[in-house]
Amino acid sequence: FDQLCRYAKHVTLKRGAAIFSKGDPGNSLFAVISGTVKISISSPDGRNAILNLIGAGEIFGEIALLDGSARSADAIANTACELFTIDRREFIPFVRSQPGLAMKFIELLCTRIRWTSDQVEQVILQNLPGRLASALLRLTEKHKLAPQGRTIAITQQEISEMVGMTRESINKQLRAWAARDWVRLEHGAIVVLKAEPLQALAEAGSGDEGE
Amino acid sequence: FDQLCRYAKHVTLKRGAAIFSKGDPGNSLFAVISGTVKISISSPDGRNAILNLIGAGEIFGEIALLDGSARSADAIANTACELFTIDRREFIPFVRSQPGLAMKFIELLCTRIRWTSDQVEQVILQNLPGRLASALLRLTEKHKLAPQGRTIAITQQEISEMVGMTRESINKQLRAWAARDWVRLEHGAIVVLKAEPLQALAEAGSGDEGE
DNA sequence: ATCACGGTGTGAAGCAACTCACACGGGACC
DNA sequence: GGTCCCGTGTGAGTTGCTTCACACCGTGAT
Repeated sequence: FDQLCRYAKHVTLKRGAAIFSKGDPGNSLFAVISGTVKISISSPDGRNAILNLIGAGEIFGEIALLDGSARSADAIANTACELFTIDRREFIPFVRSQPGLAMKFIELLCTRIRWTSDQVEQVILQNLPGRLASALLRLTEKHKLAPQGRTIAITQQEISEMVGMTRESINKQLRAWAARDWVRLEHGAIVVLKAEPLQALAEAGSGDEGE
Repeated sequence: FDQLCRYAKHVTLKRGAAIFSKGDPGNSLFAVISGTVKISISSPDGRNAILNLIGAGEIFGEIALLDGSARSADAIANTACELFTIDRREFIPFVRSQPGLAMKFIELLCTRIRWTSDQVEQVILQNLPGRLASALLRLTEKHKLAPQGRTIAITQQEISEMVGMTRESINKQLRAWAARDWVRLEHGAIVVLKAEPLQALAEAGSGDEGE
């Protein structure tokens, strides 16, 4: 699996740099060494939706590479990044030579589908508290840190674009939770202090805020 | 590809029959011979979200089968159905014996991701008219009938669950379009008469209804 | 040091979509 | 032919979230 790196090119990017855009031909695969990459889609009127955040050790850009179609979203360096790139020309023969690798990619794609389906489920079925709770939990799970005191490095603007609501609404909800010590808000980060009540909200169809 | 059918069992189902439920172990793959299957998720308070509708000639249930995890959604016979089933025990060795087949599944998974990502994009970025237009166009595209006079056999309740809005709202929007002869409404079906204005609405970030 | 900017915090007003309530029509089954 | 049920059609009132408008506070650049 690591042998892919032999064929890979090393790239460094500044925060905000575009890696690829929706509609581009998808001729390469990327792996994140450090930093995070934002996979998003923007609408003509300026709003945009974040589909995923890719952190160190993860791969992205595989869909267009594997099925040969155009990029279905934009990829932007969310922080300064180091990446590996591998080109389609070197990648395809490599996969053929390593039969087990195809299975690895199948698992990766399944993970992506589950992630994206979860997002659909939340956005359709849940209201603000439920969606936000789900999003926070999914993010802590991805980072897989210690069970208590999980810190998520993300701005409120970004979270709002992941759950599809405005920053203001997100902020008000987070403040309400902060008042109950379920979360702590820092500059550009959110710390989940108590996962249980959030879990309860995420599982209830529409989160009710009782008192 | 068709050789899979040798190992397959033939099943017939009545409308409304549950095929599998979220959380079940995913030990089998299904192919639809006739009828349609609804892939959906339901929330505790009775609302539910339709993730996909699988028609004749299509496959479903592949995600849990391929990655060995639990089913991530429910599958229900949306009409009376004939299905083929293949069990994991027979499927896995079969894939290993046919190296090209893995690539086919990779393409299938990529198609699913694109479909689901589109859904996220619409639900987050677009308002009712835009979402509904996108959903109708995606459905006509799937059915791939003649360019004019495309009939979609679907109830308004179902469409509302695909786009994540109430039946009432959907109905009102459809009526408005029917008044302009963009669509025709039948019992349990929608006919798209003019795709162009819908396309325009689907592409605009938030659909404006001018007059 | 101070300026600018990105991220956060907060209230008032508006509106799109929801909820609720009910009426109609067609198809299936008796 | 009647009756039940599902799908459709429609209006009045409510609400959750948005929009808009600002103020505050770090942090990095000049």
